[in-house]
Amino acid sequence: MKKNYEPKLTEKEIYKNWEESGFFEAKPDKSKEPFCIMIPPPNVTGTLHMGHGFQNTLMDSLIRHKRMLGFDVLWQVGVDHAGIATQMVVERQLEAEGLTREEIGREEFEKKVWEWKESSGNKITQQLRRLGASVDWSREAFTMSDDLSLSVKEVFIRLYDEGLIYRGERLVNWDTVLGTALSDLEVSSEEESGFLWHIDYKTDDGHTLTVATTRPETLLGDTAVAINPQDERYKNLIGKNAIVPLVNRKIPIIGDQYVDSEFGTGCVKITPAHDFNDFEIGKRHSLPFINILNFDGSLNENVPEKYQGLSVTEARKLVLHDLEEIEQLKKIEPHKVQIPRSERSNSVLQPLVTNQWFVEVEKLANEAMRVVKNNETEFIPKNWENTYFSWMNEIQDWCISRQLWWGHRIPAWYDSQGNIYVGESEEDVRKKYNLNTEILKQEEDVLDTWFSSALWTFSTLGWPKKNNLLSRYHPTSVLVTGFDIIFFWVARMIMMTTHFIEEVPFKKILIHGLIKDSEGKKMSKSKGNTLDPLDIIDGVDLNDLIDKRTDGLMQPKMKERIEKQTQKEFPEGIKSYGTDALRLTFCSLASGGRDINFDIKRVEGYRNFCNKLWNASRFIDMNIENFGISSKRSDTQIDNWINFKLDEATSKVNKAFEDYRLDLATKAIYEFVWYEFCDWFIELSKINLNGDNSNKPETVKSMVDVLEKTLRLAHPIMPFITEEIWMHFKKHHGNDKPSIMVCDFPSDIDDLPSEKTLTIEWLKEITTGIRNIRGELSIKPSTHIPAIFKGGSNEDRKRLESVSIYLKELAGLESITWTERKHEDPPSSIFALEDLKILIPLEGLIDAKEEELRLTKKIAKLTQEKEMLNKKLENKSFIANAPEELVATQKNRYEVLSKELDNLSEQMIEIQKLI
RNA sequence: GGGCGAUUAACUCAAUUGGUAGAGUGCCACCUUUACACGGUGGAAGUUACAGGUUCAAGUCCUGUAUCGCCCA
Repeated sequence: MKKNYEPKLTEKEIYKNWEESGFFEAKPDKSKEPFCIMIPPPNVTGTLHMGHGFQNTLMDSLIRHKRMLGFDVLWQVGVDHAGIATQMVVERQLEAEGLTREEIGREEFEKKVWEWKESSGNKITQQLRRLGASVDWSREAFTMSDDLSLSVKEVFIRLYDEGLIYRGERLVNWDTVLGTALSDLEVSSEEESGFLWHIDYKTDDGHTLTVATTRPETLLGDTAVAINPQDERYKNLIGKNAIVPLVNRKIPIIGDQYVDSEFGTGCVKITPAHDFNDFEIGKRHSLPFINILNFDGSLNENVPEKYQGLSVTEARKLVLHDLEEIEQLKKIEPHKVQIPRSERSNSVLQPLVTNQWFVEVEKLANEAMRVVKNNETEFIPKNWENTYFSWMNEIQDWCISRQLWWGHRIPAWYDSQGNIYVGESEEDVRKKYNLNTEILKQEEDVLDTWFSSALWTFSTLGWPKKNNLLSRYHPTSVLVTGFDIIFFWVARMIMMTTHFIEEVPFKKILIHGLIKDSEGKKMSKSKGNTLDPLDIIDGVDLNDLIDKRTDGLMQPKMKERIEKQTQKEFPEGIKSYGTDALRLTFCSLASGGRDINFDIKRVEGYRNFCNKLWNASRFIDMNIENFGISSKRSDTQIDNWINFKLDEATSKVNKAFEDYRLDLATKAIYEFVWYEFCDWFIELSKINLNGDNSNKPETVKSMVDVLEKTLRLAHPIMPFITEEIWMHFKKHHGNDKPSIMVCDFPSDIDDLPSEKTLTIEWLKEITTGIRNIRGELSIKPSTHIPAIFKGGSNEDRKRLESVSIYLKELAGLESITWTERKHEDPPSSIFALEDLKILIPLEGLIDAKEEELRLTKKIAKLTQEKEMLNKKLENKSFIANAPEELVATQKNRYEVLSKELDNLSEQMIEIQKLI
């Protein structure tokens, strides 16, 4: 074995073996309990980011744990066709060839997308492999595949036939660059600097009203001015008319509660066709809707000729200029505005009234709320339910149509009169509606990508085909996802699944935090603070990292800042830490918090941990070579103790997995491996191997056995290193499974510690006590010292007898002697364990003054604790109210402390005599 | 403006139903001991944001304040 663990050499190979051996594949087996996780499908265009890394590490750990526990496991994998994102990628490619999608036509375009998907679409699925994700690749799903398309069609048609899908004219977020409606998810509103323009509107009876607006160009589409009916200033104007400047349209002045009298001037212009609030007001007051925009964002024929064809920005300039000219622009003040931008094109979105398809969600939402209320599906942590309910209570009908070419084309046909027919195909529609000679034209629009992902849990299992796996794996066990998509994805899955399958899609919803950078800032390309999980696994040098972070920036001026910031954060780039170190870090952060500040230093700590495990194994390996290995299992007190500790760790890990607290699981593994296995077990075994006893092969055997079990315990979280070591020791540990990942998880027999176990724990305590003295009194490690034991019980004597050879080595002792109570002690440094005293004679070693200082510190510390306990125990209310058990342990602790303090004080007097 | 969450060691995070505040990293001292310096042994470091309250007992429960973050309008 190499001196240091080098994950780079083996991880890919190990994964390949697992995959080729079919270990990831689900093998439906009714004799086992099912456990199923559906992967949140990443975009087919996507690349792996830290969020994916985190999420998939959690899922993989859960899956591997359950698989080893003997469950019938399915981790369903797949990707999402990502309508807009994918269409944009392929359009950009066409652009490079000097083509547009319109030029090559819809059919040809779709073909190109499929070609792209085959050649370079699934980058992210390759990256998932690097994480060690044990997903069932043989069942890999794609939202645009034939099977899933079948589900999509079926759902659409049934919802339409039930009257839950309708087509209507509504205000939607319109991306003028991409030429499509967007879902709310694809909108990101951010505060930007803008202005509040105060504009005078004349009333028809000669008064003037001043309205304040952040989008002056929309006045061309105004159909009312609104004020709050309680507003004394304007109350009497309700019912009169105002004149829209520049267009000279007469519009009513209306009263509406929506208007905030405090904001701006208290008068609001109403543009129902281009603002969501105004749209509602327009409906309430039956106002006309004047659409002033074309689909490309230019102004249309509904505005005066001089503005027609201008972009919104140009029109705004001209409108303001013209208002100034007629002296109706009264005031301009700087103002922070929420600008809704398209996450895809980054363009400012325009609310636009268009014909779109909608799902009527009220009924679906009610059922989706009911199942959560009834705990049929449960959020973890529980309080996410609040978020879910508050969103669900305000739910709006869902706009599902997109004006794109890449996606599920809506299965609806129009006749020449515009009547709608919905069915599987044109042929089917003709039959269904008895249309013979009618000329039918299919709807051009496609469905929102989220429509197909809402069916994810059952479409991937084969619905609506008959021979599906629903009865085996549905409802799935747990959904692992971020809180940012509770509404857009989780809620929609619950709605669709309860409606069509009549059961919940998943029993548990594990909501994890979002990964931020080490300063708590959201990772984003534009901030240049992203990290690529693969760069942490494989390492990256500084220049490559800077190039990656500054490539394709939208604001080139950020480049310099990002460069500096990156240089500061990673002066030497990022070292190669390996997948397991990254996974351990992710798991250690999975404590249920909302924000996770990712600090590379934590990865380094866990890389060191991997190296520690590696080297402990290497030590064992070397001893197999030196001494051989027995086939007999040994049963010494050390074996007894370490197996107890291992069982204890296993219980903790199992409990942590049950509670979805992978941070606690990681902690239990880390502590066992480092603080018990390496610090004590290996060190104790070393003593056996260094001496001249004959049982060395048994000691080696014992080490190999414990190691093998430990590897299985750690495997779900750190799969690669455990597999590599396990395989290395395969011919010695006797477990004949083909891979650690298909082994049984260690069992956790819950038992009380035996006397053998307690003896080793006692040994550890004495050792630490003596080392403590050595450390504080600066006794060189090479100096062997005598130790005198005094007082104590028969048990102490028995224990010492059985472990004295170990104690000698571990504490660097030259000799150990017992003295009687009455015996006069030499001047010594002392360590007390209840009424057992361990004396280290000062002679030639220790300065009495230093010992006095040490004792003073120790006594002060213990006295403080004793006083606190004393206060408690003297408090009658405490005795009366606290649980008996607690009172007992505190009393006991008090006794122990008293004895120790007595011993220490006695010693203090002796020492002071010497000064 | 409404809702949710956070504030614990220098930094990144833990702390089961209230019961002596713990890790990793960093820091200090000593140690190149034949698994590991990606290491060993020992050590220092906290008024749990602040102010009240409930309780025998509060990091934990309640009220208020401050700062930060997210979602919605």
